[in-house]
Amino acid sequence: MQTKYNKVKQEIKTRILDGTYVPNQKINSENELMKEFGVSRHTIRVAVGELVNEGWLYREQGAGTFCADRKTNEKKPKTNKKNIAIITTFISDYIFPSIIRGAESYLSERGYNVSIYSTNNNIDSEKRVLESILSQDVDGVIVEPTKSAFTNPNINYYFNLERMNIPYIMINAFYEELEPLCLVMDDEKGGYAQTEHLIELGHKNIVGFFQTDDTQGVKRMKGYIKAHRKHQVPINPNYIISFFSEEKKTKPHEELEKLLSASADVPTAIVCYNDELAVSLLDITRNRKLNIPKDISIVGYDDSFLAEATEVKLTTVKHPKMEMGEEAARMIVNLVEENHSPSRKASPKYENVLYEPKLVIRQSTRKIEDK
Amino acid sequence: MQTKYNKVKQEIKTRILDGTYVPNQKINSENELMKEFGVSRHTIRVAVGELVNEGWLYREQGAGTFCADRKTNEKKPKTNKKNIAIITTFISDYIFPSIIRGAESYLSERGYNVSIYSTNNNIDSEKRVLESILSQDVDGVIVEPTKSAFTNPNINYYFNLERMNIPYIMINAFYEELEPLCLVMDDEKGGYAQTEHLIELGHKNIVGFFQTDDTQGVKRMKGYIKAHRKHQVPINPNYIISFFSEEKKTKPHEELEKLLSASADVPTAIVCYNDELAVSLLDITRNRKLNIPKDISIVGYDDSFLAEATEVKLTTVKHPKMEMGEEAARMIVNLVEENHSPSRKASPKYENVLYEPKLVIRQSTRKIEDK
DNA sequence: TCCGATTTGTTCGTATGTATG
DNA sequence: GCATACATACGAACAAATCGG
Repeated sequence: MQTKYNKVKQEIKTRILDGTYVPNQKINSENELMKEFGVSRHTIRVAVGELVNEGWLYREQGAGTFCADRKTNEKKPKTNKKNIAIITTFISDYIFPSIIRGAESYLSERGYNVSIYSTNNNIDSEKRVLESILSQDVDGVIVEPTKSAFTNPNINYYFNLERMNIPYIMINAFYEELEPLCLVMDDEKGGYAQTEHLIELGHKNIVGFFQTDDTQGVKRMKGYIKAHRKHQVPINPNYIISFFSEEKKTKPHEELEKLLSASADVPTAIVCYNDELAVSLLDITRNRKLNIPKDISIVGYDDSFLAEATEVKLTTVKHPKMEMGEEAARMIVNLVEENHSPSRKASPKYENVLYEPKLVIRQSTRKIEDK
Repeated sequence: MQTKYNKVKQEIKTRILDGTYVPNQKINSENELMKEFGVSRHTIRVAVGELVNEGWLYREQGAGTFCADRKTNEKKPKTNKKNIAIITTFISDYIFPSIIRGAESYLSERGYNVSIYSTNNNIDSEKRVLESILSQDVDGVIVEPTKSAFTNPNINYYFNLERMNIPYIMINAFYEELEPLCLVMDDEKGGYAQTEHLIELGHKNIVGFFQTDDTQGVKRMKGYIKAHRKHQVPINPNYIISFFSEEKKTKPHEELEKLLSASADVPTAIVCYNDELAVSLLDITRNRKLNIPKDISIVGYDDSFLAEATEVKLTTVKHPKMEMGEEAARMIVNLVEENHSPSRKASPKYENVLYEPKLVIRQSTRKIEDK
């Protein structure tokens, strides 16, 4: 206890304990302490450094050294390793792995830990996942909302995240009620682009298949309708097929079969909710010996590797999978770090990111044959 | 991470984690480290100081600095939540998401936390990931080995896992040197099945494409050769094409183009390392107006959704993706819980799981046409 | 038991970089 | 743009503890 730095340390600690320095108050600068104790700056730094390590103080470059608030610090975990949770709907979907990949590479490079949870687009699972996250020490959450088109009964869990000061951002879709920070595509414009492309190629009988338990599908459908209105193409109500994720392997196929068997008004083009659906509908057209794009044009969505896997390279809408994952990671890291620096300055407003859909034209669409 | 002291710190930490410094061993003196890193003593002291603070090292004046023994230090019954880390090669591959999904659903139901890491089949990334895992409190690890066909320079990290009593199991492949618990397919038998099927259909000129930086590929190639021997079909050495993961998008395609352009001995069948490759090679046969399976038969591996995405439904080998993930999860949970229960009964020997490959015959293979 | 070499601990001085207000 | 405050880095000196001979 005879060393100079130890004396300085003791004195500063005393000031914290006797209330001279109250929580979050700026203490004397290193320069002032130097003069006050008549020691070198290095000595001050050693003393302050130990106090910082022990959790009594915190430093901010350019601003000063501050007295820590030890009350809230009580549950302090030992490692400073941060955890980010990613909540997905389907891990094995083709677009989510890419999103995760983008996020994981950014996060792990910065020493973050990535935990994943999947809800299977099921509300109960989402609840379980959110409870689990709330009871651990997660520092930030990236979430793709489950059944985003519906009112979410788990909304309180998200409010709880806010109350616990855990930042979260939503990707692909978001719950309207929450108005959260989010990164989404302009799905309406995407659906519009899909449809307009077909209309411009002369198609008038365009079936649209949309998964409407997620907002993505609802918005794409809106875009589909809008494109028809804009170009004054009448919409046949039978041509709008909506389905839920549970039905995605059956309903669209049955409906398409029906439409293709119809005696009149047979569709000449198909707008699909995504590439996965487009590719699986191709089986039906193949069975019927229909040539794509000669007999029927088809447009996918997401520009996944499925779009190029088949003999018919799909015209589709580009989804910024990896970029979205990385951008989400970047954003959550900023939020977490700003959150962790105890200076509560006016937080810079982060902005939602809206990705512009871009139509990728390949060989699955073509000008309609004149009769 | 750009600062000098941080580099020094990182390097020292690496030496602790990779076993260069074992617990209680004296590490290099400050003087030696100065020379070694070409930095001042101050810098060394800052780096070592932080590691001491984090519990990796301890110093003794006059004696030296020593590697701390962390496993005895493991007296933290803080959270009852357990963490499982899954290390993958490529998150966005088509089989890994399914494996993760299987594991995630089992683990999260049992209150486990799932963290994922991806190495991109790159040794340096694997090292980074393992260091990160060793620095946290992970309770169990499921790992798909990186570059499993080669001697792994990160092997010491796995020994360190053992020393720290963290169970790990390997899936899809394993490092021979470690003899770990593992869940793998019988890839040799799989390659054998692919090839034998073609031979039985009368094919004699069978090209094989194998990714040989992972054991899976090496073993499948073995099976390919074995099938030829068994049926006394001579092997044309030019017909065995091996490639590394970095080349997977180019080399096989170039080689196939060459073979198909040859004047004589044109192959009549193709054995592929996996469905992804098979599907992408289909582009080449399509461009050459070759009919599958009339002109060429092709066999994939994994029975992924790609196998059914194209116009040619692939004959392929079934990979128990989800089951493997779930089984791995079940196994690691057992190991972790047995580990944590204080009763140290003779641990029941867990057994490796060897999945039998099953050929799924679809439309991409057919009996060779007689001339 | 003491010595001297080694190793960590403390302290000072100085310089430059970078973030903040 | 500028002053202030902390961050990183180099060099030097002496103190205190350890250890082998």
